[in-house]
Amino acid sequence: MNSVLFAKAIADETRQKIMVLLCCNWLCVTDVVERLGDVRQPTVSHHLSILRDAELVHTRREGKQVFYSLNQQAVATCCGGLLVKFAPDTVAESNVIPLTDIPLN
Amino acid sequence: MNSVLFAKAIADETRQKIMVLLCCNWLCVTDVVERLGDVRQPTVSHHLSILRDAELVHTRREGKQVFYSLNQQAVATCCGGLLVKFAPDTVAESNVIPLTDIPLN
DNA sequence: CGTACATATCGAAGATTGTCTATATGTTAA
DNA sequence: TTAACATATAGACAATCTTCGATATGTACG
Repeated sequence: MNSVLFAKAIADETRQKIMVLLCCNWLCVTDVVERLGDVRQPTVSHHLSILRDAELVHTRREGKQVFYSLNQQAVATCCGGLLVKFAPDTVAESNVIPLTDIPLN
Repeated sequence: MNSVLFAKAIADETRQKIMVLLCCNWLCVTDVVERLGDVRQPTVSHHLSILRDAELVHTRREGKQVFYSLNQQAVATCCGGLLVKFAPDTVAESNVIPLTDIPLN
């Protein structure tokens, strides 16, 4: 996933609040609307569609409701991409203990 | 640094191109303008000021010129913050080999 | 079927952002 | 001090984004 698209997807306060709500949690749209408290349902649907397009959420329909949860693996992959691109020195191999250097008895 | 501010700061194609140019490199504004090729100097200055406000670049004046370079440590810290906030399961302690488990001979 | 409920889409208003030209500010050297 | 150069700021414009109310679509149940 393109790092500009990822950044744009998470570059909004409301969207990040939604992401926190969906972290380790399956919530339907109405639940998210309730927990945010100050954002209307179409707005939440809109943000969810942006997160869905960026593949940052999992989706599951259950009857009338659609449940969402955060795709932590995707977030981790994107953050890793940012690190490699913009902080290579902090992830250089020399900062890692090679497996071969660990005596396994 | 606030994760929304960080995301906004890097949520632009031109800005990310500038960040790549400044990664491991001190360049003055004119250099950046030249290497981008399709962006005017005031635009570059504008983007640099956004990166500076977000503390994502180091700055050094040398005579008439102002040199910039990417603050990799800040980027790494912000990415770490994103990981903790939005991908906690991928950075859980259980995914790390505790130092005490590594026999040091 | 028709009703009720959940979610998505549409269209518009207002805010924010990216880019430009023009110009101001800062720095060096003649 | 003045000229030349480097960078920053101001103001304008277009594009994009966030939000909303209204409404369409999808689903379950009498």
